[in-house]
Amino acid sequence: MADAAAREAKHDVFQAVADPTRRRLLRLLDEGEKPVTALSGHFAMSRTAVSKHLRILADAGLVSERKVGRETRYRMNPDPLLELKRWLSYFEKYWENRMAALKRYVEEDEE
Amino acid sequence: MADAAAREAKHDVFQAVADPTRRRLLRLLDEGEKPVTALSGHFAMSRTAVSKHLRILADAGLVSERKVGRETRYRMNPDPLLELKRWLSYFEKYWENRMAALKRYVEEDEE
DNA sequence: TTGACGTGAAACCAAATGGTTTCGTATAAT
DNA sequence: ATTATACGAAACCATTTGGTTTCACGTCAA
Repeated sequence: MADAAAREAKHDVFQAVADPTRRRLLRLLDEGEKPVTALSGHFAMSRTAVSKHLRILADAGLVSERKVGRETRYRMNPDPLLELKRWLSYFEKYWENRMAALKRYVEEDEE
Repeated sequence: MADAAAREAKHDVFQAVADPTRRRLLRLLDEGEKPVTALSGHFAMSRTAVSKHLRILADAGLVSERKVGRETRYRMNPDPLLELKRWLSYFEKYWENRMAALKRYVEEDEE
């Protein structure tokens, strides 16, 4: 709890996820734990740059690090995305209405 | 279609929504169409600053403007949030699994 | 033990971001 | 006709961001 707050202190999820590189990183890590080099291979930028993106993701609590020998393995943690999900849910009604409208339209059409 | 692409050309939704001021603006506009001054009253910053945030939201397609007399009324458009929603849905499985796990736990408990 | 590998920290840089103040202009009110 | 209101554009500024290169350090391999 206080832990989660501490983890997310520096960067918030919205900002972390705003960058396309970081979104791709999350996708890659979704496949499983990976060391930095394995990740940076997918990008045009330097390994160091990727490393910095990973730090931002870590600050937002979206990834965790684990040292294994000389490599640092990064693992995804989806939890903070729930905040985003919750924020989005506020606007859910719009699509519900649209769905309802669409449904009505289809049903009228069936007559 | 080409319209939507043009609207969203300058700023993407992820970036637009990354700023807390802009998120609050969307909430306020969710209540209904509002002119700039009515909006900027809720913030510590200048009207001009709010105006610039509104432009960014407009560039992302999240708000539209309508001139009425000497005022410009802004209206929210939730459509681009669907992109965010879609991106998030990719990670839905994590929570589904969690829900499933919770469900199993509760069911076991019922025995 | 001597290298090669995997990495983060540091110093640096250009561009973007989020804010300000000042100004011009169109509309509304007196 | 004059004044007040609502606003965007422009110029400006400090800070943040996203990237680079260089360096030092621990770990694995020969």
